Amino acid sequence: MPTISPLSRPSQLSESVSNTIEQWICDGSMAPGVKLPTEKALSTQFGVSRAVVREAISRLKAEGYVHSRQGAGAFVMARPGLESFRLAGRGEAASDDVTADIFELRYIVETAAAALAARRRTRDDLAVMREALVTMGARLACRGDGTQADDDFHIAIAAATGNPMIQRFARFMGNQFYASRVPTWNEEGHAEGRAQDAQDEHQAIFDAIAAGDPMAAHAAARNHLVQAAHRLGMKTDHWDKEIR
Amino acid sequence: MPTISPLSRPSQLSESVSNTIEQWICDGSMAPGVKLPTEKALSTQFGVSRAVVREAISRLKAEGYVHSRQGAGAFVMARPGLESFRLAGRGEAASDDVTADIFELRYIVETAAAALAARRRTRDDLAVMREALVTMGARLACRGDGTQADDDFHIAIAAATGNPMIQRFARFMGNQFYASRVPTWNEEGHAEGRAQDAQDEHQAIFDAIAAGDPMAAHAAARNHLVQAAHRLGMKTDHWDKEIR
DNA sequence: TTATATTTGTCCGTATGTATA
DNA sequence: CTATACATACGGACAAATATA
Repeated sequence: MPTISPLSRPSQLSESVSNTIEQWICDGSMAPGVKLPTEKALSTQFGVSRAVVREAISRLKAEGYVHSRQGAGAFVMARPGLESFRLAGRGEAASDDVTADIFELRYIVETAAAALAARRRTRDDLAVMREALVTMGARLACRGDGTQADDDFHIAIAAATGNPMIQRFARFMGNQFYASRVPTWNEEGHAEGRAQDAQDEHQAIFDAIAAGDPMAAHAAARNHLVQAAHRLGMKTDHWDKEIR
Repeated sequence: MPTISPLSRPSQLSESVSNTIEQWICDGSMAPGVKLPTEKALSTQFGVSRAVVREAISRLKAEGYVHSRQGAGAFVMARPGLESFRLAGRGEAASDDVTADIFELRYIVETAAAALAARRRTRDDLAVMREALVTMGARLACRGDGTQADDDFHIAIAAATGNPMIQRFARFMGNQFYASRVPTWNEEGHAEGRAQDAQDEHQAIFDAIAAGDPMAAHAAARNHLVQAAHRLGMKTDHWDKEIR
C-alpha cells in the first residue's frame, strides 16, 4: 500500500481523501482487483472520521473507480474510471489548448451527425429543427439571447440521426461549450453580425439535411463549426488543411 | 416538491435515494437552481438516516446533478448530469439496439481518428502502434488472448491524433466493448480465423497511417469496424449504404 | 457444516463552521 | 449584530453480509 501524505486542511475532507485514493489508482499504486484498506484503517491513517472515508469511497464508486461488497471490502475495479467520460477535471477552467482539443472532438461527431441526419431525418425531426431555427430568428430580430435555441438546434440535428447515443453525446458536448456561445449572442455579437452569421450557417445546415444531402450537410456543419471556432478566437489553420 | 414513494428494500438504501432524486431532476420535478429538501427532511421522508441521505447526495454531486454549500443547502445544477458522459445505465446489460447505437458512435470517432492519425502521427506514435501489432501477432501465433493488445492498438491510433481528448474517448469506448472482443480472441475465434482477420485489418490501418494517407486510413478503419460489427453479429446493412 | 472474527451498511447523538433572515 | 437553519464532521453503536478457521 502507498504511503499516506498528511492532509493540508482542504475545503472538503472527503474530496481530499477521494482524490488521494484516485491518485493511487491512476498511478498504479493500487492495481485493479486489489482490496482497499478498510474504512477504519483509512479513517485512522487519514486522521478523519469513518463517515468522511465513506463519502470519499461513495464518490469513487460513483466515478467507477471502486466497488464495494458488504462484509468483504472495497476493491479497485478492472478498468477504473472508464464507466463515464468527462472532459475537464471538476471545476477548473480548461486551457486554450484543451478547449481546442475538445472542440475537435465535437467537430468530428457533429459533422458526422449532420451527414447521418440528412439520410435518416423524419418529418418530426425537421419540425424540431425548424422550431429551434425560428426561435433563433426571433431572438435575432429582437437582439435577444439565442444560446438556448442554438443549443437546441445542434441537439436536434443529433437527434435526427435516430441514434440516442449521438444525441446524448451532442447534449454533453453542447454543455461544455454553453458559455462559449455567449459572445455570439450578446449585444456585441449582435452588433458585429456574429449572431446573423451563425443563423445563416444554421440555415445552410438545415437546408442540406431537409434536402437529404449528406455531403452538403457535412460541409455545412463543417463550415459552421470552423466559423464558430473563429468566433471563439481559436485557430483552425491546421483544420483547414488537415480535416477533409 | 414531488411526492415520495416508499422504498421497497433495495440492496443499497443510498442507491435508491439517489436514483429517486435523480429521477426528480431528470423528469423536471425539480428544476435547475431549486433547493433540495434538507438532509433531515429527506431522511425523515425516505425513512432512512441522514448518513444514507448524505451518501446519496454525495453520489449526485459526483455525477454533476447537484452541488451543495455548507449552511445553505443542496441545489440542482444548471445543466444537471452533463458533467460526464456515460453510455449505459449503471450495471444493466445493454440491448442489441443500444449496443449498435454505441458502436456507431465509436465508428464515427475512430474512423475520423484514423484519418487524423495518418496526418499527425509521429515516429513514436508509430512505434507504439507497431508494438501493439507485434504483441497481437504473438498472441495470434500461440492462439492466446490478444484483447488487451487489441485495445492498446485502437488507443494508440487515437493517441496518434495528438489530441488527448480523442485518446481518452477511445479508451472510454474501448472499455465499453472490451468484453465484446472476447469472441474474436477465444479458441473458437482462433479456429474460425476471426483473430487472423482482425489482425489483417489492423495491419491495413497501420500501413495507411504509416504511409500518411488519411483517406486510406479512414477506409481501413471503416472496414475493420464494419467487420468487427459482423463478428459481433450486428447488422450493418444500413451502414454499408449510409455511411460513406 | 458450524462458529467466529472482520468489514461494510445503517443509525443515533452531538459539535462546529457557514449562510441567511 | 443576533438568531436560526443548515451542511459538515466526529464518535459510538448495532445489524447484515462476508470471509475464515
